[in-house]
Amino acid sequence: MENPFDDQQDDPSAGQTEKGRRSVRMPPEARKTELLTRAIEFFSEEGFDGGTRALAQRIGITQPLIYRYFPSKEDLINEVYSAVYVSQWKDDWTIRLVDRSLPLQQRLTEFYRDYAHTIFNRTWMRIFFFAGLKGLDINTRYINRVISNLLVPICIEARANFGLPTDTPVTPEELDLVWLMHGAIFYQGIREHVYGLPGQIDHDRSAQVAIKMYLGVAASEITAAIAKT
Amino acid sequence: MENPFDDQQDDPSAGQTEKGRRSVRMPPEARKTELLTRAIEFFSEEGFDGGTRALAQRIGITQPLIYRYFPSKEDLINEVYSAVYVSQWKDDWTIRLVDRSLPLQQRLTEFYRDYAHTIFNRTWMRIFFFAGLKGLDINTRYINRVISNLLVPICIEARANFGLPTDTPVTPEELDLVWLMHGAIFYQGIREHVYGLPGQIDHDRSAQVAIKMYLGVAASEITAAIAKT
DNA sequence: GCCGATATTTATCATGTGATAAAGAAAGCA
DNA sequence: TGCTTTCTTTATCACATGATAAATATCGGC
Repeated sequence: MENPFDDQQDDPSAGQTEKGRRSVRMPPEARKTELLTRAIEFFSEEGFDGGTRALAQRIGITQPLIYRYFPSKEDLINEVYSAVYVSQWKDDWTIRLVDRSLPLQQRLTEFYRDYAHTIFNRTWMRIFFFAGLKGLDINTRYINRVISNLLVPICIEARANFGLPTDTPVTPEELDLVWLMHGAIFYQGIREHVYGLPGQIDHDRSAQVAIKMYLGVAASEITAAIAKT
Repeated sequence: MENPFDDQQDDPSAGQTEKGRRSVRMPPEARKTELLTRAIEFFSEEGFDGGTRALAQRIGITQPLIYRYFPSKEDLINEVYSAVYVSQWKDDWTIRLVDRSLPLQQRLTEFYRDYAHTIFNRTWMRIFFFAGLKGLDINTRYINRVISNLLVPICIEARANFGLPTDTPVTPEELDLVWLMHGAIFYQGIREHVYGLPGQIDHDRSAQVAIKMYLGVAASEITAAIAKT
């Protein structure tokens, strides 16, 4: 250091919290959890090309400390994926979607209320698209799970709802139809959290309308789709 | 060089086309056009963090040559934006949307057919989301143009179509309703080109269904929206 | 209050990045 | 042919990146 009165000037080579203040010593588990939490937040803003130094500075630690808890940046990113994608999935969604003791419209409304509550936030949405653009298979796997655990069941429930036979396999047309509803709802999240449009959206209400739209055309569209096979 | 028999080994510091083969000399205009075209392609795959060396190698030139045609990487990227966003917009879209000599459903169908044809490709979609995630204002400006030149006009046409008064301003609820249709259609492009789902989608047919869904609920929803004000 | 264990930092490396300056090579023209 | 122009490459810089090794500071147990 050239300047001993260096209390405002920033040392450019240093990456610690603030003016070289040492960060508090923490038990490994807590530190790792904090690191992962902040990493999710960080990468969702900066993308996965965000630097480890910037991440460390944001947490208030030095960059090499990251490598005590994660062998490599890639490992850290993988744990981020897992925390966002895997651990937030609820098998309960599928179970309740196919519970015919309730009317379909109510099941869809309640499902999309909960689903939107889980994924309609800046962090989830952005991580999802950063990963999607990278073409990572974790993304593909997630979407396949959406299809098989949510969309296909909805197709079948729709058939049952309109008194149509449920023994033949779901057609691509039926799946595309559910994708339209699903996309309409999902796109509300994109508008708000990826585009960053300020306008406040009433997601619950929008989802309800999208469901109404779907159910409005479903009977005839599904009938036509089945007939075509 | 340590090895004079170096015809297979790659010089790690070199970034030219293939084993030092000099690229053909080109007139500046043609070279700049080629560079921009390949840059669009390149950045749409790699994101804007893609390196200039990788780009140069892909084109078959050396990295510094880029800087003869673009002052900086940022300038190059800005020209990419402009080529993708600005120059592909058609004012004709708005004009034909509000041409009441044709039925609304037909206008919407024809518009979305053309719109999808323009933006439903890997390059456009990916550049759009890369830019969107960066929070660039060019993206915000594009979306504002979508709202004011496409969605708001559609709202007004919908009112006229159902014999509702068109003198009061479009309500947020009406706009959200069009966003649902628009999102449902746009999401088909996301499915195909951002998620990279292989399944072939019949975009024209899907758009038609989405339009039908919208028009199916529009009358009652818009009436309710206007009444609430 | 000392001491071993370990959480955290400092210092550093190899590599990759955007960018610049100077050398080289192909074209046009006398 | 020789000369000038300019398109293209080689060489290089300053800086940022992911990662490692060694030094340092803090904690718990005695």
